[in-house]
Amino acid sequence: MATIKDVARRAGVSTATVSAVMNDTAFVSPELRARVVTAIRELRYEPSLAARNLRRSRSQLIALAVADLSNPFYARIVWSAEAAVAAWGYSLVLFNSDEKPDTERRILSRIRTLGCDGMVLVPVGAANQYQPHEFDGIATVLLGRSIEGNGADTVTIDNRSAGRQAVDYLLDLGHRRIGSVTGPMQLSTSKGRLDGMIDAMAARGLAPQPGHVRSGEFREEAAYSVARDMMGSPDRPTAIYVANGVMAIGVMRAIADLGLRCPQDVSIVSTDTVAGAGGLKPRLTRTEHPIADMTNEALRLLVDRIEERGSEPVRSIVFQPALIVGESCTPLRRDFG
Amino acid sequence: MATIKDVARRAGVSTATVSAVMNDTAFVSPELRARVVTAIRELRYEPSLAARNLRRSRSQLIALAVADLSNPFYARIVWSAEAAVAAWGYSLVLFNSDEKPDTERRILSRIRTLGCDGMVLVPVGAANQYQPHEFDGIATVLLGRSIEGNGADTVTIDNRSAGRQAVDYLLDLGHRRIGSVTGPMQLSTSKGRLDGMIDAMAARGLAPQPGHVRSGEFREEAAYSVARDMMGSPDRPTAIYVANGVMAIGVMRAIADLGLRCPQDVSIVSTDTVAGAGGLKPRLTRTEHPIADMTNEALRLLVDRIEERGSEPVRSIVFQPALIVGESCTPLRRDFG
DNA sequence: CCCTGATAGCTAATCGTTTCGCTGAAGTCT
DNA sequence: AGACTTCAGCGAAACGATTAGCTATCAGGG
Repeated sequence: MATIKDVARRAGVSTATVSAVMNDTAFVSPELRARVVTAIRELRYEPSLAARNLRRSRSQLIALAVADLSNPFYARIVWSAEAAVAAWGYSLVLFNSDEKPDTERRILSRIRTLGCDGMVLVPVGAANQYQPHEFDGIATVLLGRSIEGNGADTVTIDNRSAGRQAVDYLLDLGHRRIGSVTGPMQLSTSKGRLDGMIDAMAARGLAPQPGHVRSGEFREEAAYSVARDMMGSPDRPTAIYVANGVMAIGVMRAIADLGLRCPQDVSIVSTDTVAGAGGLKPRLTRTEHPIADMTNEALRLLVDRIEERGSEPVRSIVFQPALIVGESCTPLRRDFG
Repeated sequence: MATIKDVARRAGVSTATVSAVMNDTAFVSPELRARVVTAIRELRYEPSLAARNLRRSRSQLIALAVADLSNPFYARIVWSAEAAVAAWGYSLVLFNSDEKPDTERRILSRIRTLGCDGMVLVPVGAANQYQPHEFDGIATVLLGRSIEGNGADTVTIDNRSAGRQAVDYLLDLGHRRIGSVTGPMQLSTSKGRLDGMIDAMAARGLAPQPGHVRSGEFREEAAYSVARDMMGSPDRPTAIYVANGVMAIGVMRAIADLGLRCPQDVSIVSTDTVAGAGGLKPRLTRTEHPIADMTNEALRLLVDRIEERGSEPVRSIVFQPALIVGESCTPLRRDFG
């Protein structure tokens, strides 16, 4: 690879001038500029980011660490994030913590070593696993999940509202025995969605039966076994609120394997759904997150932090989910009620 | 951030010794080593990759440029690749060319500037768009699609076999009027799959009718409109081979919107399917690619190239697809034949 | 005609590592 | 005892860019 010295020698100028031309950082006479540009082209010169970054102490890298790359929800975040990062002139370094706090710890250290200018983190594990100043020294935006008391900007969705909307819909259809398959309780997302469900039922003087709320990992298999267990019993719920899209697939499979039909025998509402499932039957009724908007906003905040050295107050942005009606619910038939 | 000099000063040794301890690159007496290790811990020293890479001319970065991040197929590649890259001690820089040759060109230049040690590329566009030595100077593995005459290692699947297996299955069920919804013809993948279909039919003295082979972008919407058009005509095929998972979703939606049922009215076989769709009805009959194996193999080849400076001959590895039978096909009813 | 001010472009220091080559103390052999 | 090895650890030169500060040129005013 040609270096800036080769270009300088060929153009008969100093390296400083080449640098000035590259970065448009000082006036260079048209004649010299032309010679430099020619030399750059002839030598196919591309500046070394390693050297530039060493000098500028910038890396042009933004890290994204998601909780589970196998989940289409995060795959969509990655998709949006790549586009946004590129649009801001950075490149995206991708990490998958796989819901494991230990892996996440290694990733954070790696991000530091790489000298990433900033990171978007979907945190794994409970809030108390983080030091109070865990993210000092590197611009950070937390996405989707929040950590109390950590001075990082946060972009989340209103999970409580998602749970409330979903269960309100089921209640409006006449369902009363409503169950839920939800994620791990130490995650703010799972907790929020369940709280929303409880809110909605409480508003009508109801509460979920203890055995009708089951939690497990945010994975299809976990949801399958939990749902199969819950729906096998005689006083099974007539409707289920499922806390995430991948789990909804597992729940539907469990129901089918038990010989039950959706929506005739069981109504299902989920929060989030997997991409592509829209083409198959029955279409899920679900609350949807504005993933692209959330991700873009997270990156806007991050780039803002990176480029403004000023320490503005911590910002926290909450997006609202929307209920999308599909075909996975029916009104409760009163003759059974 | 503490630098190596700070550590050296604090431990009362030279920077060379600190470096030796960090990299285990020379013998250091236990006593000095202990002092250095303590100093590192106390100062929370993390070496600057920018400086290290400048010196070593390595970046520890592997780039992955995929053709379409919105496609779950590539999302799964990203998932596998992140894990493999991390396992080899590198970090993953992710790019999405969005099937646009211009974007791909910018990405390649960016990868050079970043000084990535290697890249895995899902190339976009026809072979003639690349210079003969386009990839010189950076270790490259082409994944999924190949480019003739470019000296890069390649990992692909046998697309022709995929098409052949899929259509053979339909022929075995008695179907004769078989259509296909396939991708852009300039891509080796689309062409290979269609060739396989033609092979299979030719082996029984058949050939697809001209109007029954339609191509479009590898996207759900394109497949939807193409399928809707094809299936609207009276001599519509009794079975369709769809060249990719996302398109299969579009085709199924088109069929449903036309009031047809799958599999009763139309049988569908696809190559690849979207993750999660396995939980919904009807389960697709499809050929599957060993994505994780392919990706791991691509990274093994790449790391091999990066770390062995030797210029071994170009390697090309072809994986075999497997037919997975779902519920989206039925035997042709003879009374209509 | 000299002095001043403006400024295009150069020289050299710098960023934080790695690594070559050197020093000097200790050990080994005759 | 003297000469020769060995080798732990050090000093300083890279790596390839940016950039502060300097030099030299030129125009214009007195």
